[in-house]
Amino acid sequence: MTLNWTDVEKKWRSKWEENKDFETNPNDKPKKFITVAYPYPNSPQHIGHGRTYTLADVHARFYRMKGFNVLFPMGFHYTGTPVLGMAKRIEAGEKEILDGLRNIYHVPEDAIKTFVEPIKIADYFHEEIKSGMIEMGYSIDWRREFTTIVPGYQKFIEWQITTLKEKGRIIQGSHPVGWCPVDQNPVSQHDTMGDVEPKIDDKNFLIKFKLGDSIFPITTLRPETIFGITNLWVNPNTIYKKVSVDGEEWIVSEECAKKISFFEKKVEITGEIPGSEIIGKTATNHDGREILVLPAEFVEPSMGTGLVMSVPAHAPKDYQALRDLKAKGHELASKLEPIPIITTEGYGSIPAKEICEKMGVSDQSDDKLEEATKELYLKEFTDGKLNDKCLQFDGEKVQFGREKIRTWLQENGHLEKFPVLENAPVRCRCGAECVVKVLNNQWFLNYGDEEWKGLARNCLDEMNILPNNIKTEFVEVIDWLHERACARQQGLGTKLPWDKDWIVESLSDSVIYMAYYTISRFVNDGSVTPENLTKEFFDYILLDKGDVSLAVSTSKLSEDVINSIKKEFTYFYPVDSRHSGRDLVQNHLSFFVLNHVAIFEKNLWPQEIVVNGSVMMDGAKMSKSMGNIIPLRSAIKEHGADPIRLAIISSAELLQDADFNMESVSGIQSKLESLLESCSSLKKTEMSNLKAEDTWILSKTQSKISEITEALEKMRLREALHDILFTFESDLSWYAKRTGAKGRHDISGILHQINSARVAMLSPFAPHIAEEMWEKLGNTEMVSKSKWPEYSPDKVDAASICAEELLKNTIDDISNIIKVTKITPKKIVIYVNSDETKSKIYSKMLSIMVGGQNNMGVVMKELIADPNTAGAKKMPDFVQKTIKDLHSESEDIKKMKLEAENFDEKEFLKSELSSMGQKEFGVEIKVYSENDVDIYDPKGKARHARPFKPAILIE
RNA sequence: GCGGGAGUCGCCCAGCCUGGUCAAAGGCGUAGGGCUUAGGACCCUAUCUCUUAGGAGUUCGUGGGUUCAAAUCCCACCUCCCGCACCA
Repeated sequence: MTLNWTDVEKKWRSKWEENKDFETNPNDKPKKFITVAYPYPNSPQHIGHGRTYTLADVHARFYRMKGFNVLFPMGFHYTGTPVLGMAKRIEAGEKEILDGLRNIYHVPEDAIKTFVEPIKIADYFHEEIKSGMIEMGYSIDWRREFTTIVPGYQKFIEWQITTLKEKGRIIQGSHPVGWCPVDQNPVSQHDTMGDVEPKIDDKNFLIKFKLGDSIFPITTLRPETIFGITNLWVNPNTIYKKVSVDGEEWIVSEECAKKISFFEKKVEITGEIPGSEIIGKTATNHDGREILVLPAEFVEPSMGTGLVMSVPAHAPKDYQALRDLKAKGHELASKLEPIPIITTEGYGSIPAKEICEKMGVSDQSDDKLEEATKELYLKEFTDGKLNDKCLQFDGEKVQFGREKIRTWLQENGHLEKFPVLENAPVRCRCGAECVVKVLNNQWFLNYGDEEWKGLARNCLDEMNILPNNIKTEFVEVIDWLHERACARQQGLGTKLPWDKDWIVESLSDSVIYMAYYTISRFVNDGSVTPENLTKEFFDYILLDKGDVSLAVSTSKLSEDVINSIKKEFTYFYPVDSRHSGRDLVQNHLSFFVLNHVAIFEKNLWPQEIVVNGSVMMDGAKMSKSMGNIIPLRSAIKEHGADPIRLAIISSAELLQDADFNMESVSGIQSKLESLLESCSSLKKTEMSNLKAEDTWILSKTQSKISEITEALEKMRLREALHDILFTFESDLSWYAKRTGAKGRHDISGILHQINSARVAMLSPFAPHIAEEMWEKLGNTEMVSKSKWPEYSPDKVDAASICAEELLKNTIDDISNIIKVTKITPKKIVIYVNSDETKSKIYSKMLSIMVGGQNNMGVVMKELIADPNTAGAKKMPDFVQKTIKDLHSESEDIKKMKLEAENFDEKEFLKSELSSMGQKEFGVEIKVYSENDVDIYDPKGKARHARPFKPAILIE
């Protein structure tokens, strides 16, 4: 059968739409509010994006069938800078990006033409992504859709950020950013050539020495080494500048002067001085010590200030440079000796000397010095301890002492921050080389605040995090989170209400917006305009602050409207489940928690977070450059939405990276098609006169329902889907074997019943094809509106499960014997236990062992203690073997056996084994009881029979 | 460095949370058989070692420990992967 997936999917999508099935308003039913992080529309969505949304949609559809009033909304995140960069590149006619748009994303030419305007890019991909979501069959309430730059949303964000500020969560301070001196703008990854993220090293500092009346600053990553300083280095070939910095006179390289000018300082070059002139002078240390300035050619004017301090005991370069001078007979240098300040296991008193000698460094231009420096730096950082030269820091480990010395120097005015670009040179798209700029008026969310963190931890403790093992990661993130810039100077978004130069940063305007879904419906249908959305309005609706009359008077809305919005919010909030990719744990998801606890009362804090891994394509990471991105919509066109949904879900458990490949899609496709075919042939019929295998398969169906439901509740979708699609199959094939052996033709009704449950459970995963199957099964209502199959324990027939188990095991045993003995059976005889004592002991043992007890001694003791089973004493061999039998059986089966006490092995095997035996082994199978009078037992096997373990004779 | 995750029978991968159902699911590969003129697709069977009666032995990165019982819990070690920010 070849199925036209597109047609089937269209058919059912339009029915859902007609019936407004996914438009959710408050009602009397319990609710679930399920949300996913909205997309940033700068490209079409691919399979990878599809994963999070599909998981959430399955979740939503599942709860809908479970009887909840489920709200699943969607918005679009326009906030941010990427489309700005794209527009620039498109305007500049960059081939790379245009090729990508044309060949990978297949954007029509006339659309590309409009892309010089950033919003047009977002608009285009917004529609593209939305169409994809609809085609995937996501059960979204589109009436609530918005973008983050519409006026209503902006009102909401203004309220949010104002509320945070009022609550003291926002502070101002200085912050270094990557900066383009030509564009006068901060640069991010999207603004640079080669898409490199400018990395800023904020742990770099300069230490101020005095040289006469001037400040003589040197930069270092190792402030603790000031105690081991012997001299300073300047490059004799460099002309240094005299610079006035905030009124102080500094001597630095020209390159350094330029850098400092971006640090929000007043910088003016007042003169110059050749390096050679400084050599031989002395500068004063933080403690007033006189330090000699010496020449060294390794000093690069472009690094730091162009001046270097010398710590020959611990810095290989310094050691070597000093040695070189001494070798040349430099008079002043010859008096200097290294001052060790760190002791490190494995090294003697002057580690730099040791490592230079060990590596055979020839002079200060030797390349080996880099390696030596690296090795020693790391070793001293991790293992080193400061010694008594370091005053009050004596005995500190380097990694902790360094921090303390840094603060100490800073407090005494000897130290200033000197952030540098770690991965320099970084070039802006305009061609200019980027610098570090310190912004003094940056706004921060003070995530470092302990009281705030406490609230967040509180929330996490009570939240359901799926999968649970990622909870520790959240705890860690909350721990190390600190101030975070919440405003930017460029990009789309909402202006800071109190400082219009700034735009609320994109990760800060996307943290509590789920609340806005409950309002956007009213904005979208025109009953509310953005102007109505005043601070008092939001306060009343969202925080229950103030009263309705205040909200009415400022918003100019009627009390009725306000109350229905409030009812809507109160009904749907809090968020019951938030879905997102694992890459957002460190930022969005954590901020989501932090902002909720900062703004809302405890009863409105989020209930659950579901985190999923990413999607790989044929085992490789998806990337534009690899060209292995498959846009979701073209995949749907080719394979159908449902096969893709299933392929994404079935390939990995939640947190794992899912490997997507086309083979699995087509495998699933044919699986679904054959299921559809079998549904078409089944009829709903009255079932009477159930046979053993019928009660068995119906019982099995019940336990499957229970397992699948539980898996879904814990979002173990892969497992659930696997059970629906495949595990069912193995039971069904046993059933087919059994009915086939009997030549039965009356099983359509039973299969109809089983497949109805299966299709219903499949429907959240593969909604379109499940509707089709449901229809073929003869239903007139839609499956998406049907009730989730309910597990009814009373429909589980323990005896039939034990019976089939016995049958399977017996057949297995027979095959096993045949295999080992290699005999061709002419006659097979089965002897069933009929000894009352053995049966009694067996059931007693079951009750003992059901809790997990399987110690021979304990079991025996209990058996003997009971007069009914005291006979066990005389048959330790039987007890031993039975323990083994039961030991290898599942807890479930043991319980079932206990329940099915009156099960008659002989009668069952007699009636069921013959058909199966004929089919499997081609011979007749005779069944006797151990104590039958007419027994045929030439080899005396019968006495070995145990309950549920008949003895076997093969001739 | 800080943090997170992983190491399973030729390969991929499930099981580990909640110890006993585990010689360990499933898929691929390989071997044999069926179907076919043949091949492909498909179906069946086998696939740690030994075993002429349903059995036994040795396995889940390495080494210890807890337990009547460990792939599963605890400790140490080795190896590999990912994130470290103002970017959506």
